[in-house]
Amino acid sequence: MKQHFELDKAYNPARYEAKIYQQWEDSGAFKPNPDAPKDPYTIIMPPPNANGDLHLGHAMYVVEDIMVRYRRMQGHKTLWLPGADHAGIETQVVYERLLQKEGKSRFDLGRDEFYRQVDAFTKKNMSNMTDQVRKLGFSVDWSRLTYTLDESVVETVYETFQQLHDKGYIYRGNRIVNWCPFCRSAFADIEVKYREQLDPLYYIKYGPFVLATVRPETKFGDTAIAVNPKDERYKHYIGQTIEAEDLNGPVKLTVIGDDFVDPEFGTGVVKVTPAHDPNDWEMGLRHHLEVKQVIGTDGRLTELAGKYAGMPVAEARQQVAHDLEERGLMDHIDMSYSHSVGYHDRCGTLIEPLTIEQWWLRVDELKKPAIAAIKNGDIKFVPERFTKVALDWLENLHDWNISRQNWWGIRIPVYYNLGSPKSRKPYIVAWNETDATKEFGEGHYEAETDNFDTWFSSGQWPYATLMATGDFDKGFYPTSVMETGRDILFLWVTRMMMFGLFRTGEVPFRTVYLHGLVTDEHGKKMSKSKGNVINPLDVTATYGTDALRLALTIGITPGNDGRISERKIEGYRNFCNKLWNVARFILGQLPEGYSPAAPKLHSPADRWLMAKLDTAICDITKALEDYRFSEAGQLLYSLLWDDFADWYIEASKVSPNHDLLIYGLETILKLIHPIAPFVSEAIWGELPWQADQLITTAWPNANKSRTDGAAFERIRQVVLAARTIAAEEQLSKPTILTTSKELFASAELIQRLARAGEIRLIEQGSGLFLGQEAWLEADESLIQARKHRLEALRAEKSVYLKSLEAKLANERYIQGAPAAVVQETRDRRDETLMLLSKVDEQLKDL
RNA sequence: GGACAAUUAGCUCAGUUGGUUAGAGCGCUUGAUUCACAUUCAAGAGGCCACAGGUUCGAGUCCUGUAUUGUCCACCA
Repeated sequence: MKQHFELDKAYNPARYEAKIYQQWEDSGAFKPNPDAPKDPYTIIMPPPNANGDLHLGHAMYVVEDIMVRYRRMQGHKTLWLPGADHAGIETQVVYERLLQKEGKSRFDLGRDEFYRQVDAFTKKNMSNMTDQVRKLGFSVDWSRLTYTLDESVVETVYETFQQLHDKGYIYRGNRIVNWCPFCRSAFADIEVKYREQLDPLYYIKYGPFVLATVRPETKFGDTAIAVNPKDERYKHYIGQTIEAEDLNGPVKLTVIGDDFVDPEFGTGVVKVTPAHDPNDWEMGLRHHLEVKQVIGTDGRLTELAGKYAGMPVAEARQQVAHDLEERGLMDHIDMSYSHSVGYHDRCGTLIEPLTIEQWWLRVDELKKPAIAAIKNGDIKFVPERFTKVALDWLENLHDWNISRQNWWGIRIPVYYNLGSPKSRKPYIVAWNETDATKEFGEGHYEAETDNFDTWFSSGQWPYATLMATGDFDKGFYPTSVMETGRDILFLWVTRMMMFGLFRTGEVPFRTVYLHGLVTDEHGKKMSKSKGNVINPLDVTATYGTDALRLALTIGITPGNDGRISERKIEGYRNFCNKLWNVARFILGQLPEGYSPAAPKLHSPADRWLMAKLDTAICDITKALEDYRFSEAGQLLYSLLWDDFADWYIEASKVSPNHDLLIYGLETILKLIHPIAPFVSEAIWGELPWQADQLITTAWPNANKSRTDGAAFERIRQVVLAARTIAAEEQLSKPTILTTSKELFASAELIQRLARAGEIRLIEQGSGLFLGQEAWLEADESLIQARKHRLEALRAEKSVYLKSLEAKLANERYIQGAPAAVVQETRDRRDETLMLLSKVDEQLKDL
């Protein structure tokens, strides 16, 4: 009597996923197990922004889940810590877009109300986000969920700022910065994205000169004219003050000589506007030029622009150009000038360079330990090539503007002196008003309104989180791996290195694994406007989470963009279903009350399977250790589908070995669990003798292959050859002949696998040769029909034989190549010779 | 301007330190099928591994150069 199992005909992810996730979470499996025998293993999940839905970029964190689940099964004290990011400017922009739809802006709400609303918005989104992370099956420890605005995190960030300030790494500076008129905030260079575009290049008359500019509207901020000191045409002007007619009346400008000026560009003369051009700013510093700000923080011209005051930049440019033309001050306009222009990467607004007082972080000392850690291998990159990229970036890093004028963020903990009777300090770093009052006295201070750059706080994430959860001192820091998108290597990863080393004296993580962009199947970036977006939550609902996870693992390599399509996901849905049905079949074979024992190996197929499993355990373990997740997935795919399902299970129908079937199934479930946790746990849950969850089951031991699968390999070759001929010649149940007692001993097996009619033991081979010592019984006409195949085979093998013989005749090959390789070549030559003789024998009779 | 990738079957991609006659999935062609699975099974076709040199007994793999595509950095008054 067979045991009765009730498994659906097809795997139904929706029926299991939520239930299983809940079961994992409730059981405490996600928490680091204090009794686990091996070292702590930590990954801090890059905190998703709490301002919208997860996308496929987040789903790529499946790589982290694979590492974490694998280490957990291996017996490490494993912690994967989840977080949520308030994502300063990005969230602010997202929320402003929502306001825009109601025809409002943040200025309508005011700073406090805006902050309150965005705070509520992120809190709401946070639960949305955490639900979605659960749907992806990520085994994070929710009890340690940390938000970037949690009090303890903010305190850590303040403490860091204080320490940096004490070290003299923090300073105020009035410099040219990248200003976004929409966000009304300054940004770091790295937050500016350049786009190539066509703009009119105006050749304007300036006293005795004609000079080229794309920005005539900034001319009211000009404080010099520059030429190249080697330029014969103009060098005699250097040092002179020229007078020029201009739109707001005559102006006087000094001519300076500076190597920056390219004599080949335009006319070789440049107007210098230190307030609104980074290069002009530098020239201004070199020549001590006056800085005249003619564009305000609202993106409109200031009073210094005279009658153009109040005009938005774009409008002013047209008006000025028009007026110059009218006044005869325009020489000509080049309409074919192409140059790159900076836009704010979050909101897409054109960046206006302007000067404004900001908080700066001195990086020359800060970056040194990070550079050293990369160079001496304390931090490794996967893929390796990013080592140099990160190093180059750090080595060329300039001081970092860490203040933002946005409304949503962590306020910089500074209070300014407003005429304090008791303190002469211009400002102090203090965490609250109490301290400010103590220093300056009641009412004599003012709080800084600038916020930190989001990356200043998130750059402290590894230790800020672990300090918040109390794990910092318990061996979970330094963390093991930082896995994140390649696109935030500079924004985030390098900053974490600098801060981590500064605050803790240790690297924040030992390995950086970077994934690329997930694109559509044609390599195009997914975007709503293109309509090619794959929403991870939609596809997990349709095909199951495991299918998506497999699709994001297999065929995607670290650091490179990965393409994904519904078709690909569908393929892995089929794979999950295959696994399901394998289990369904095996369980259906088991007798009532079955409980597994250590498998004994009876048949050639048994030994073959055991060898395959042993090899697979070794290879998959090695692949996971080496971060080759795609390869691990592929190995599993073919282990399950090709080896286990198509060969072993089919073979087992002739001589079932329940213990080995179960051993094989359980081994595969364990191996695949990190990548496809749901279906594997669902099946595991159907095994009545398994009381514990798969998620916390021990990883299989990797033994060197203990058995020899050669006997079954010979059977496979005969079967494959027979199938091919039968399929091509449309034979039904052909007869197979063999001179080998060993093969004949597996007659039933061969018959079944090859769909053969009869297997006969014979003295002398005849018919169509199948390899080994087997033939397919064939009459004259069948052999004749195969003649061209045989001839093609002979031709192919003859060429091959020649190449082998040439190799073996080469003295240098015999001496240079390893003995094993040479021996292999000899064996192959012998096999080929043998085969050729059989083929010749058959052809001779035709 | 600099750097880094990629270029392998119709499509999408693997290919770990150089070592079988280069693999997979999808697609295509042909056939099968009440007995776990049509989300299936079997078979087949399809590749000068971008190009040109070089190193080596041996190159998809290493080196040099070229081309194309992509990404990043710098920067263009």
